[in-house]
Amino acid sequence: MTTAPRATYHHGDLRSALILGAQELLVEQGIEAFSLRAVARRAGVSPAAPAYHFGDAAGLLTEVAIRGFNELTRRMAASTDAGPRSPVERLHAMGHAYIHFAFANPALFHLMFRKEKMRITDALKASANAAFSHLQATVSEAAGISGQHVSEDLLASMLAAWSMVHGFAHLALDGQFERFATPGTLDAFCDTYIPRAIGQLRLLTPVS
Amino acid sequence: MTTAPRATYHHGDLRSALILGAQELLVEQGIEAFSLRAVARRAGVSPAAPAYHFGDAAGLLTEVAIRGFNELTRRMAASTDAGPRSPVERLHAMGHAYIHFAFANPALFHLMFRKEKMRITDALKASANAAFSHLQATVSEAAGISGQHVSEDLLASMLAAWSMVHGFAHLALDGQFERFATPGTLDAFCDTYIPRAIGQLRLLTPVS
DNA sequence: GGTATAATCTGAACACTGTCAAGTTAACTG
DNA sequence: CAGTTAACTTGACAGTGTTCAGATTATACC
Repeated sequence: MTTAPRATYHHGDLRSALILGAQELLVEQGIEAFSLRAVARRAGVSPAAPAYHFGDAAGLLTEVAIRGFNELTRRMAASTDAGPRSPVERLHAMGHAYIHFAFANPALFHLMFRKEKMRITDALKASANAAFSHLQATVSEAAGISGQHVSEDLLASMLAAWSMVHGFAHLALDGQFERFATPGTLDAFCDTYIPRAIGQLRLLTPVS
Repeated sequence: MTTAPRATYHHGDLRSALILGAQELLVEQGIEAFSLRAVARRAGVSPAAPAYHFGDAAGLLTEVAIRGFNELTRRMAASTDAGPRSPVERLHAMGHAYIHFAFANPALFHLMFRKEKMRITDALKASANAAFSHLQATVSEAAGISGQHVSEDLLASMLAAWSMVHGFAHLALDGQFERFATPGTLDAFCDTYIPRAIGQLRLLTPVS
Protein backbone atom coordinates (compact mmCIF):
# COMPACT_ATOMS: atom_id res chain seq x y z
CA MET A 1 0.00 0.00 0.00
CA THR A 2 3.07 2.24 -0.01
CA THR A 3 2.70 4.89 -2.66
CA ALA A 4 6.18 6.30 -2.09
CA PRO A 5 8.55 5.17 -4.85
CA ARG A 6 11.21 2.68 -3.85
CA ALA A 7 14.84 3.50 -4.43
CA THR A 8 15.39 0.31 -6.36
CA TYR A 9 13.36 -2.62 -7.53
CA HIS A 10 9.68 -3.25 -7.19
CA HIS A 11 8.21 -0.07 -8.43
CA GLY A 12 4.86 -0.97 -6.98
CA ASP A 13 2.72 -0.76 -10.08
CA LEU A 14 5.20 -0.53 -12.89
CA ARG A 15 2.87 -2.03 -15.44
CA SER A 16 0.34 0.77 -15.12
CA ALA A 17 3.08 3.37 -14.83
CA LEU A 18 4.58 2.26 -18.13
CA ILE A 19 1.26 2.33 -19.94
CA LEU A 20 0.55 5.77 -18.57
CA GLY A 21 4.03 6.99 -19.38
CA ALA A 22 3.76 5.70 -22.93
CA GLN A 23 0.43 7.48 -23.30
CA GLU A 24 1.93 10.73 -22.03
CA LEU A 25 4.87 10.43 -24.38
CA LEU A 26 2.53 10.00 -27.31
CA VAL A 27 0.43 12.99 -26.31
CA GLU A 28 3.36 15.27 -25.55
CA GLN A 29 5.86 14.41 -28.24
CA GLY A 30 4.10 12.37 -30.90
CA ILE A 31 4.62 8.85 -32.09
CA GLU A 32 8.07 9.51 -33.53
CA ALA A 33 9.41 10.34 -30.09
CA PHE A 34 8.10 7.14 -28.60
CA SER A 35 10.62 4.49 -27.67
CA LEU A 36 10.62 1.70 -25.14
CA ARG A 37 13.76 3.07 -23.55
CA ALA A 38 12.27 6.56 -23.24
CA VAL A 39 9.24 5.12 -21.48
CA ALA A 40 11.53 3.18 -19.16
CA ARG A 41 13.55 6.32 -18.39
CA ARG A 42 10.40 8.26 -17.65
CA ALA A 43 9.36 5.62 -15.15
CA GLY A 44 12.83 5.59 -13.62
CA VAL A 45 13.48 2.00 -14.46
CA SER A 46 15.99 0.01 -16.50
CA PRO A 47 15.64 -0.30 -20.29
CA ALA A 48 14.78 -3.97 -20.05
CA ALA A 49 12.05 -3.57 -17.46
CA PRO A 50 9.17 -3.10 -19.94
CA ALA A 51 10.03 -6.39 -21.60
CA TYR A 52 9.08 -8.27 -18.46
CA HIS A 53 5.55 -6.89 -18.44
CA PHE A 54 4.83 -6.59 -22.14
CA GLY A 55 7.30 -8.76 -23.96
CA ASP A 56 8.09 -6.19 -26.59
CA ALA A 57 7.12 -2.74 -27.81
CA ALA A 58 4.05 -4.09 -29.59
CA GLY A 59 2.79 -5.49 -26.29
CA LEU A 60 2.98 -2.11 -24.58
CA LEU A 61 1.48 -0.23 -27.51
CA THR A 62 -1.39 -2.72 -27.59
CA GLU A 63 -2.31 -1.78 -24.04
CA VAL A 64 -2.12 1.91 -24.91
CA ALA A 65 -4.37 1.34 -27.93
CA ILE A 66 -6.90 -0.55 -25.82
CA ARG A 67 -7.16 2.43 -23.50
CA GLY A 68 -7.47 4.63 -26.55
CA PHE A 69 -10.44 2.66 -27.85
CA ASN A 70 -12.01 2.77 -24.40
CA GLU A 71 -11.65 6.54 -24.29
CA LEU A 72 -13.06 6.84 -27.79
CA THR A 73 -16.04 4.73 -26.76
CA ARG A 74 -16.54 6.88 -23.70
CA ARG A 75 -16.54 10.07 -25.77
CA MET A 76 -18.89 8.69 -28.38
CA ALA A 77 -21.27 7.50 -25.70
CA ALA A 78 -21.09 10.83 -23.89
CA SER A 79 -21.86 12.72 -27.07
CA THR A 80 -25.19 10.97 -27.43
CA ASP A 81 -26.12 11.14 -23.77
CA ALA A 82 -26.67 14.89 -23.68
CA GLY A 83 -30.41 15.26 -23.79
CA PRO A 84 -32.94 13.61 -26.02
CA ARG A 85 -32.34 14.25 -29.67
CA SER A 86 -33.21 12.65 -32.93
CA PRO A 87 -31.12 9.68 -34.10
CA VAL A 88 -29.77 11.78 -36.93
CA GLU A 89 -28.63 14.46 -34.49
CA ARG A 90 -27.05 11.81 -32.31
CA LEU A 91 -25.18 10.42 -35.30
CA HIS A 92 -23.90 13.88 -36.09
CA ALA A 93 -22.76 14.28 -32.50
CA MET A 94 -20.98 10.95 -32.62
CA GLY A 95 -19.15 11.92 -35.77
CA HIS A 96 -18.03 15.11 -34.09
CA ALA A 97 -16.87 13.18 -31.06
CA TYR A 98 -14.93 10.74 -33.24
CA ILE A 99 -13.10 13.47 -35.13
CA HIS A 100 -12.45 15.59 -32.08
CA PHE A 101 -10.99 12.60 -30.30
CA ALA A 102 -8.59 12.24 -33.20
CA PHE A 103 -7.71 15.93 -33.06
CA ALA A 104 -7.14 15.80 -29.31
CA ASN A 105 -4.82 12.78 -29.53
CA PRO A 106 -3.33 12.53 -33.00
CA ALA A 107 -0.56 10.14 -32.09
CA LEU A 108 -2.89 7.89 -30.13
CA PHE A 109 -5.46 7.92 -32.90
CA HIS A 110 -2.86 6.95 -35.47
CA LEU A 111 -1.54 4.18 -33.27
CA MET A 112 -4.99 2.67 -32.76
CA PHE A 113 -5.34 2.08 -36.49
CA ARG A 114 -1.90 0.71 -37.22
CA LYS A 115 -2.11 -2.99 -36.65
CA GLU A 116 1.52 -3.61 -37.56
CA LYS A 117 2.59 -1.82 -34.38
CA MET A 118 0.41 -3.93 -32.12
CA ARG A 119 -0.44 -7.45 -31.19
CA ILE A 120 -4.00 -8.24 -32.21
CA THR A 121 -5.23 -9.74 -28.96
CA ASP A 122 -8.76 -10.56 -27.94
CA ALA A 123 -8.70 -7.67 -25.50
CA LEU A 124 -7.79 -5.26 -28.27
CA LYS A 125 -10.50 -6.59 -30.53
CA ALA A 126 -13.01 -6.32 -27.73
CA SER A 127 -12.27 -2.67 -27.01
CA ALA A 128 -12.36 -1.82 -30.70
CA ASN A 129 -15.62 -3.72 -31.07
CA ALA A 130 -17.14 -1.78 -28.20
CA ALA A 131 -16.41 1.49 -29.96
CA PHE A 132 -17.82 0.21 -33.20
CA SER A 133 -20.99 -1.17 -31.70
CA HIS A 134 -21.89 2.31 -30.49
CA LEU A 135 -21.72 3.52 -34.06
CA GLN A 136 -23.72 0.55 -35.25
CA ALA A 137 -26.50 1.15 -32.76
CA THR A 138 -26.85 4.81 -33.64
CA VAL A 139 -26.77 4.20 -37.37
CA SER A 140 -29.47 1.58 -36.89
CA GLU A 141 -31.65 4.09 -35.09
CA ALA A 142 -31.00 6.78 -37.67
CA ALA A 143 -31.92 4.32 -40.39
CA GLY A 144 -35.10 3.49 -38.52
CA ILE A 145 -34.19 -0.11 -37.92
CA SER A 146 -35.08 -1.59 -34.57
CA GLY A 147 -34.18 -5.23 -34.94
CA GLN A 148 -30.77 -6.62 -34.26
CA HIS A 149 -30.39 -8.05 -37.74
CA VAL A 150 -27.76 -6.26 -39.75
CA SER A 151 -28.98 -5.93 -43.28
CA GLU A 152 -26.68 -5.23 -46.17
CA ASP A 153 -28.13 -1.75 -46.50
CA LEU A 154 -27.46 -1.01 -42.88
CA LEU A 155 -23.93 -2.32 -43.18
CA ALA A 156 -23.36 -0.07 -46.17
CA SER A 157 -24.61 2.90 -44.17
CA MET A 158 -22.35 2.06 -41.28
CA LEU A 159 -19.30 1.61 -43.46
CA ALA A 160 -20.04 4.88 -45.21
CA ALA A 161 -20.46 6.82 -41.98
CA TRP A 162 -17.43 5.27 -40.36
CA SER A 163 -15.25 5.69 -43.42
CA MET A 164 -16.30 9.29 -43.78
CA VAL A 165 -15.46 10.46 -40.28
CA HIS A 166 -12.34 8.30 -40.16
CA GLY A 167 -11.08 9.61 -43.47
CA PHE A 168 -11.88 13.19 -42.56
CA ALA A 169 -9.95 12.91 -39.32
CA HIS A 170 -7.03 11.27 -41.04
CA LEU A 171 -6.76 13.73 -43.91
CA ALA A 172 -7.14 16.71 -41.60
CA LEU A 173 -4.46 15.45 -39.22
CA ASP A 174 -2.11 14.86 -42.13
CA GLY A 175 -2.47 18.47 -43.15
CA GLN A 176 -4.24 17.72 -46.43
CA PHE A 177 -6.84 20.36 -45.71
CA GLU A 178 -4.25 23.12 -45.45
CA ARG A 179 -4.84 23.21 -49.16
CA PHE A 180 -8.13 25.00 -48.49
CA ALA A 181 -7.60 27.00 -45.32
CA THR A 182 -5.24 29.91 -44.88
CA PRO A 183 -2.58 29.28 -42.23
CA GLY A 184 -3.92 29.33 -38.71
CA THR A 185 -7.52 28.85 -39.71
CA LEU A 186 -7.51 25.09 -40.05
CA ASP A 187 -9.47 24.53 -36.87
CA ALA A 188 -12.16 26.93 -38.00
CA PHE A 189 -12.23 25.26 -41.38
CA CYS A 190 -12.78 21.86 -39.80
CA ASP A 191 -15.46 23.17 -37.48
CA THR A 192 -17.29 24.45 -40.51
CA TYR A 193 -16.86 21.47 -42.77
CA ILE A 194 -17.22 18.55 -40.40
CA PRO A 195 -21.03 18.92 -40.27
CA ARG A 196 -21.17 19.75 -43.97
CA ALA A 197 -19.23 16.66 -44.93
CA ILE A 198 -21.22 14.41 -42.61
CA GLY A 199 -24.37 15.98 -44.04
CA GLN A 200 -23.43 14.59 -47.42
CA LEU A 201 -24.39 11.14 -46.18
CA ARG A 202 -27.64 10.04 -47.72
CA LEU A 203 -28.67 8.58 -44.40
CA LEU A 204 -28.46 11.97 -42.77
CA THR A 205 -30.46 13.97 -45.23
CA PRO A 206 -34.16 14.45 -44.59
CA VAL A 207 -36.05 11.66 -46.28
CA SER A 208 -37.89 13.14 -49.22
CA MET B 1 26.52 5.81 -70.82
CA THR B 2 27.93 2.64 -69.27
CA THR B 3 25.13 0.58 -67.85
CA ALA B 4 27.44 -2.04 -66.36
CA PRO B 5 27.82 -1.56 -62.62
CA ARG B 6 31.17 -0.35 -61.41
CA ALA B 7 33.05 -2.27 -58.77
CA THR B 8 33.33 0.77 -56.55
CA TYR B 9 32.22 4.34 -56.60
CA HIS B 10 30.02 6.13 -59.09
CA HIS B 11 27.06 3.92 -59.46
CA GLY B 12 25.83 5.72 -62.56
CA ASP B 13 22.37 6.67 -61.50
CA LEU B 14 22.32 5.99 -57.82
CA ARG B 15 19.66 8.55 -57.06
CA SER B 16 17.05 6.79 -59.17
CA ALA B 17 18.25 3.38 -58.06
CA LEU B 18 17.74 4.32 -54.42
CA ILE B 19 14.25 5.67 -55.01
CA LEU B 20 13.33 2.54 -56.92
CA GLY B 21 14.90 0.30 -54.31
CA ALA B 22 13.01 2.06 -51.54
CA GLN B 23 9.78 1.62 -53.46
CA GLU B 24 10.47 -2.09 -53.92
CA LEU B 25 11.29 -2.53 -50.27
CA LEU B 26 7.98 -0.92 -49.32
CA VAL B 27 6.04 -3.11 -51.72
CA GLU B 28 7.78 -6.35 -50.80
CA GLN B 29 8.26 -6.06 -47.06
CA GLY B 30 6.13 -3.21 -45.80
CA ILE B 31 7.01 0.03 -44.14
CA GLU B 32 8.38 -1.57 -41.01
CA ALA B 33 11.14 -3.26 -43.00
CA PHE B 34 12.23 -0.02 -44.61
CA SER B 35 15.53 1.46 -43.53
CA LEU B 36 18.06 3.70 -45.18
CA ARG B 37 20.74 1.10 -44.72
CA ALA B 38 18.61 -1.65 -46.23
CA VAL B 39 18.01 0.48 -49.30
CA ALA B 40 21.74 1.17 -49.54
CA ARG B 41 22.53 -2.54 -49.26
CA ARG B 42 20.02 -3.33 -51.98
CA ALA B 43 21.72 -0.85 -54.29
CA GLY B 44 25.13 -2.19 -53.34
CA VAL B 45 26.46 1.02 -51.87
CA SER B 46 27.66 2.17 -48.49
CA PRO B 47 25.21 3.07 -45.71
CA ALA B 48 26.00 6.75 -45.98
CA ALA B 49 25.51 6.98 -49.72
CA PRO B 50 21.81 7.91 -49.58
CA ALA B 51 22.60 10.88 -47.37
CA TYR B 52 24.50 12.53 -50.19
CA HIS B 53 21.50 12.51 -52.49
CA PHE B 54 18.64 12.97 -50.07
CA GLY B 55 20.06 14.39 -46.88
CA ASP B 56 18.17 12.05 -44.62
CA ALA B 57 15.51 9.36 -44.64
CA ALA B 58 12.73 11.91 -44.94
CA GLY B 59 14.29 13.21 -48.13
CA LEU B 60 14.25 9.79 -49.78
CA LEU B 61 10.76 8.96 -48.59
CA THR B 62 9.54 12.27 -49.96
CA GLU B 63 10.68 11.27 -53.43
CA VAL B 64 8.98 7.91 -53.05
CA ALA B 65 5.77 9.61 -51.97
CA ILE B 66 5.89 11.98 -54.94
CA ARG B 67 6.05 9.02 -57.29
CA GLY B 68 3.22 7.48 -55.31
CA PHE B 69 1.00 10.50 -55.86
CA ASN B 70 1.91 10.53 -59.53
CA GLU B 71 0.91 6.88 -59.87
CA LEU B 72 -2.32 7.55 -57.98
CA THR B 73 -3.08 10.42 -60.33
CA ARG B 74 -2.35 8.22 -63.32
CA ARG B 75 -4.70 5.52 -62.07
CA MET B 76 -7.48 7.94 -61.29
CA ALA B 77 -7.16 9.55 -64.69
CA ALA B 78 -7.12 6.17 -66.41
CA SER B 79 -10.25 5.10 -64.58
CA THR B 80 -12.23 7.95 -66.10
CA ASP B 81 -10.75 7.65 -69.56
CA ALA B 82 -12.37 4.34 -70.39
CA GLY B 83 -15.25 5.30 -72.60
CA PRO B 84 -17.86 7.99 -72.20
CA ARG B 85 -19.85 7.68 -69.03
CA SER B 86 -21.87 9.89 -66.79
CA PRO B 87 -20.02 12.07 -64.25
CA VAL B 88 -21.51 10.00 -61.46
CA GLU B 89 -20.17 6.81 -63.02
CA ARG B 90 -16.79 8.43 -63.46
CA LEU B 91 -16.75 9.45 -59.82
CA HIS B 92 -17.55 5.88 -58.84
CA ALA B 93 -14.71 4.67 -61.04
CA MET B 94 -12.33 7.14 -59.46
CA GLY B 95 -13.29 5.99 -55.99
CA HIS B 96 -12.58 2.43 -57.02
CA ALA B 97 -9.24 3.43 -58.49
CA TYR B 98 -8.31 5.28 -55.30
CA ILE B 99 -9.11 2.36 -53.04
CA HIS B 100 -7.55 -0.25 -55.30
CA PHE B 101 -4.38 1.79 -55.46
CA ALA B 102 -4.28 1.67 -51.70
CA PHE B 103 -4.87 -2.10 -51.73
CA ALA B 104 -2.15 -2.66 -54.32
CA ASN B 105 0.45 -0.64 -52.38
CA PRO B 106 -0.52 -0.50 -48.71
CA ALA B 107 2.86 0.65 -47.45
CA LEU B 108 3.18 3.30 -50.14
CA PHE B 109 -0.35 4.53 -49.50
CA HIS B 110 0.32 4.85 -45.79
CA LEU B 111 3.56 6.66 -46.40
CA MET B 112 1.94 9.21 -48.70
CA PHE B 113 -0.35 10.34 -45.90
CA ARG B 114 2.16 10.50 -43.09
CA LYS B 115 3.68 13.91 -43.21
CA GLU B 116 5.94 13.34 -40.22
CA LYS B 117 7.98 10.90 -42.30
CA MET B 118 8.54 13.32 -45.15
CA ARG B 119 9.73 16.79 -45.97
CA ILE B 120 6.84 18.89 -47.22
CA THR B 121 8.47 20.31 -50.33
CA ASP B 122 6.82 22.20 -53.16
CA ALA B 123 7.31 19.18 -55.42
CA LEU B 124 5.45 16.97 -52.97
CA LYS B 125 2.62 19.45 -52.64
CA ALA B 126 2.41 19.73 -56.42
CA SER B 127 2.09 15.99 -56.99
CA ALA B 128 -0.50 15.70 -54.23
CA ASN B 129 -2.39 18.65 -55.66
CA ALA B 130 -2.44 17.02 -59.07
CA ALA B 131 -4.12 13.96 -57.64
CA PHE B 132 -6.62 16.05 -55.77
CA SER B 133 -7.52 18.27 -58.70
CA HIS B 134 -8.67 15.19 -60.60
CA LEU B 135 -11.11 14.46 -57.85
CA GLN B 136 -12.21 18.07 -57.76
CA ALA B 137 -12.92 18.19 -61.46
CA THR B 138 -14.98 15.03 -61.42
CA VAL B 139 -16.95 16.04 -58.35
CA SER B 140 -17.68 19.35 -60.05
CA GLU B 141 -19.04 17.57 -63.08
CA ALA B 142 -21.04 15.15 -60.98
CA ALA B 143 -22.50 18.09 -59.11
CA GLY B 144 -23.35 19.75 -62.39
CA ILE B 145 -21.07 22.71 -61.87
CA SER B 146 -19.17 23.93 -64.86
CA GLY B 147 -17.48 27.06 -63.58
CA GLN B 148 -14.12 27.08 -61.90
CA HIS B 149 -15.41 28.72 -58.74
CA VAL B 150 -15.39 26.39 -55.80
CA SER B 151 -18.52 26.96 -53.79
CA GLU B 152 -18.85 25.86 -50.22
CA ASP B 153 -21.32 23.20 -51.25
CA LEU B 154 -18.93 21.81 -53.78
CA LEU B 155 -16.11 21.81 -51.27
CA ALA B 156 -18.29 19.91 -48.85
CA SER B 157 -19.05 17.33 -51.54
CA MET B 158 -15.37 16.95 -52.36
CA LEU B 159 -14.35 16.57 -48.75
CA ALA B 160 -17.10 14.03 -48.21
CA ALA B 161 -16.15 11.97 -51.24
CA TRP B 162 -12.45 12.12 -50.53
CA SER B 163 -12.88 11.36 -46.84
CA MET B 164 -15.12 8.43 -47.65
CA VAL B 165 -12.82 6.61 -50.03
CA HIS B 166 -9.76 7.49 -47.98
CA GLY B 167 -11.32 6.26 -44.78
CA PHE B 168 -12.60 3.10 -46.42
CA ALA B 169 -9.17 2.27 -47.76
CA HIS B 170 -7.55 2.98 -44.45
CA LEU B 171 -9.94 0.97 -42.34
CA ALA B 172 -9.89 -1.95 -44.76
CA LEU B 173 -6.09 -2.02 -44.86
CA ASP B 174 -5.96 -1.94 -41.09
CA GLY B 175 -8.11 -5.05 -40.94
CA GLN B 176 -11.07 -3.31 -39.32
CA PHE B 177 -13.44 -4.94 -41.77
CA GLU B 178 -12.40 -8.44 -40.77
CA ARG B 179 -15.09 -7.86 -38.22
CA PHE B 180 -17.66 -8.44 -40.97
CA ALA B 181 -16.08 -10.88 -43.37
CA THR B 182 -15.16 -14.47 -42.66
CA PRO B 183 -11.44 -15.14 -43.05
CA GLY B 184 -10.29 -15.14 -46.64
CA THR B 185 -13.30 -13.31 -47.99
CA LEU B 186 -12.15 -9.79 -47.24
CA ASP B 187 -11.46 -8.97 -50.87
CA ALA B 188 -14.90 -10.09 -51.90
CA PHE B 189 -16.40 -8.11 -49.06
CA CYS B 190 -14.65 -4.97 -50.21
CA ASP B 191 -15.64 -5.52 -53.83
CA THR B 192 -19.22 -5.69 -52.70
CA TYR B 193 -19.21 -2.80 -50.29
CA ILE B 194 -17.02 -0.25 -52.01
CA PRO B 195 -19.80 0.75 -54.44
CA ARG B 196 -22.43 0.48 -51.73
CA ALA B 197 -20.53 2.79 -49.42
CA ILE B 198 -19.75 5.28 -52.15
CA GLY B 199 -23.40 5.12 -53.13
CA GLN B 200 -24.28 6.49 -49.71
CA LEU B 201 -23.01 9.87 -50.83
CA ARG B 202 -25.89 12.23 -51.44
CA LEU B 203 -24.11 13.56 -54.47
CA LEU B 204 -24.18 10.16 -56.09
CA THR B 205 -27.79 9.33 -55.61
CA PRO B 206 -30.22 10.13 -58.37
CA VAL B 207 -31.61 13.58 -57.81
CA SER B 208 -35.23 13.23 -56.78
C1' DG C 1 9.79 -16.25 12.58
C1' DG C 2 12.45 -18.55 9.12
C1' DT C 3 12.81 -20.27 4.66
C1' DA C 4 11.74 -21.81 -0.04
C1' DT C 5 9.67 -19.99 -4.10
C1' DA C 6 7.92 -16.97 -7.25
C1' DA C 7 7.69 -12.33 -9.03
C1' DT C 8 10.16 -8.39 -10.41
C1' DC C 9 13.77 -5.78 -12.03
C1' DT C 10 18.98 -4.83 -13.25
C1' DG C 11 23.28 -4.93 -16.08
C1' DA C 12 25.60 -6.16 -19.83
C1' DA C 13 25.58 -7.46 -24.30
C1' DC C 14 24.29 -7.90 -29.37
C1' DA C 15 22.78 -6.49 -33.68
C1' DC C 16 20.64 -3.06 -35.53
C1' DT C 17 19.51 1.98 -36.90
C1' DG C 18 20.28 7.30 -38.81
C1' DT C 19 23.65 10.67 -39.31
C1' DC C 20 28.03 13.06 -39.53
C1' DA C 21 33.05 14.42 -40.66
C1' DA C 22 36.79 13.32 -43.20
C1' DG C 23 38.98 10.82 -46.68
C1' DT C 24 39.09 8.61 -51.50
C1' DT C 25 38.12 8.04 -56.23
C1' DA C 26 36.01 9.04 -60.63
C1' DA C 27 34.56 12.30 -63.96
C1' DC C 28 34.53 16.64 -65.92
C1' DT C 29 36.69 21.13 -67.41
C1' DG C 30 39.80 24.13 -69.30
C1' DC D 1 47.32 16.78 -68.85
C1' DA D 2 46.34 19.39 -64.31
C1' DG D 3 42.85 21.04 -61.28
C1' DT D 4 38.39 21.05 -59.66
C1' DT D 5 34.20 19.20 -58.41
C1' DA D 6 30.82 15.52 -57.88
C1' DA D 7 30.04 10.99 -56.04
C1' DC D 8 30.84 7.80 -52.92
C1' DT D 9 33.42 5.21 -48.79
C1' DT D 10 35.22 4.67 -44.19
C1' DG D 11 34.85 5.01 -39.55
C1' DA D 12 32.65 6.63 -35.80
C1' DC D 13 28.91 8.02 -32.45
C1' DA D 14 24.68 7.94 -30.13
C1' DG D 15 20.53 5.76 -29.97
C1' DT D 16 17.31 1.78 -30.53
C1' DG D 17 14.72 -3.14 -29.44
C1' DT D 18 15.59 -7.42 -27.48
C1' DT D 19 17.74 -11.18 -24.96
C1' DC D 20 19.59 -13.40 -20.93
C1' DA D 21 21.93 -14.50 -16.69
C1' DG D 22 21.70 -12.99 -12.33
C1' DA D 23 20.44 -9.86 -8.39
C1' DT D 24 16.84 -8.39 -5.45
C1' DT D 25 12.54 -8.30 -3.19
C1' DA D 26 7.85 -9.91 -2.02
C1' DT D 27 4.96 -13.72 -0.96
C1' DA D 28 3.55 -18.22 0.62
C1' DC D 29 4.24 -21.90 3.51
C1' DC D 30 5.59 -24.49 7.50
